[in-house]
Amino acid sequence: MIRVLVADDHPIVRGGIVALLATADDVEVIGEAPDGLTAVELAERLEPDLVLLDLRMPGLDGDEATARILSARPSTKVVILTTYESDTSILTAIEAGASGYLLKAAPPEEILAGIRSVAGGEVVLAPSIAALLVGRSARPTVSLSARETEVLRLVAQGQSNPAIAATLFVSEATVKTHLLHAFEKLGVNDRTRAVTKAMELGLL
Amino acid sequence: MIRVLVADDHPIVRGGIVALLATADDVEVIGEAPDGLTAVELAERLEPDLVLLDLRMPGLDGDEATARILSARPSTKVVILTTYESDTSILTAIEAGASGYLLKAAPPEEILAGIRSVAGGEVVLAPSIAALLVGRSARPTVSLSARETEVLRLVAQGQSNPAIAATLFVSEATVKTHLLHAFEKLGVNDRTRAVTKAMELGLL
DNA sequence: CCCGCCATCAACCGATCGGTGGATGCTCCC
DNA sequence: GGGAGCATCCACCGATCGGTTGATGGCGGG
Repeated sequence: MIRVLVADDHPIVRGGIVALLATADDVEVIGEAPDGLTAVELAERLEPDLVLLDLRMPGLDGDEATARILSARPSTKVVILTTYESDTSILTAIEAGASGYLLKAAPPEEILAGIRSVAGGEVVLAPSIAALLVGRSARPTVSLSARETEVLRLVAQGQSNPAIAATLFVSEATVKTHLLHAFEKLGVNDRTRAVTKAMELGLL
Repeated sequence: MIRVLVADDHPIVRGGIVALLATADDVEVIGEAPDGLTAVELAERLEPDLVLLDLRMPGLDGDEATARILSARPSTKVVILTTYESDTSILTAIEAGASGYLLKAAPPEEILAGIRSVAGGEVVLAPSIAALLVGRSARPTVSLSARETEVLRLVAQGQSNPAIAATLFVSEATVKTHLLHAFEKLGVNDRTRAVTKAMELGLL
């Protein structure tokens, strides 16, 4: 019997998950949490075999909740159940130690199969998420310095280089240098594309 | 007895909705649709009193499905059940004639009450959506022409005015004119802010 | 100590951008 | 017919941008 804790902030979705799990003889729902904090508390108190976690919840996101649950109970498995999210969130959840990543859009049998595999010790990725990670790992990780990010944020607000220099109490040459460094890191040639690229990468 | 058709592309969410409606004595689920097209077909065939529609579905969105359902069956009520979406989508659904707008995050009793009110002839808005519409109506509506949008899209990709002119087979002066018109409509002074503002407004 | 990263700064130059003040022509609607 | 919106186009000019080629100093880690 796999003892499962379900955490999702939408009552309808929780109800749907619970109804699905109720159809499985080898799965027992031992608790429901409407947010990340409650999920962590219930995981510590009820000691589930597996926590089914939404990635985006109020107060404490799924990736942070994952880290806390695994810190408190290393033997509990965490499965992220997600609407297709950007790869930044998924990467963070991986780093936090989740063992499964399933899409809410998946057929019910696939979700149940995923839960059973994870409870049996495997790591399970929905195919589209696996593809996302494969594509992602072929790309070098991009990160901007704090100052580069700050300058780009002001660029996104429509400020000119002289205005940004005044805002940050530095010279225009400094602003330009930060921008050029950001362009290099992002592989772009102009401020506008730098902003849109940084947004795509979740850096802004 | 309120005869309801449920349309949502996520099996889990559909299951949750169906489970919730099963708890109500006066509501009967007469069908389920995984996408907008099927929802339209089933609405015509099964003749529900009320269709519960997700706003974002593959193939045919909720607003388009709403328009088609109401065109085929004007007496059927449409309730949009949505994760908090940008106001553009909600406005489109209003224009299509939906009678209710409820959030998936709402407590189950609130969703059932909303369904009963709509079935009784009322228009029902979740409070946060009502607030959104009130705030929205105080703002002038911004819209860009097709050409303005197209030019902005290319700007967002990092193209210069001369490059955009070559891409669109027009002169650079034409590109600049479109950009200046877009700046006026968006209330901005530079291309970068025009792009980020258009994205915020859901125009890009 | 050396290296890498970060923050800061300069001057010069060509390309691009934004603004200005026009213009024509087409379509749709009152 | 007239007005509004849209698409297209022009020349000129000052401001800004992006690139180049440097430079200094601080901090942390091997």
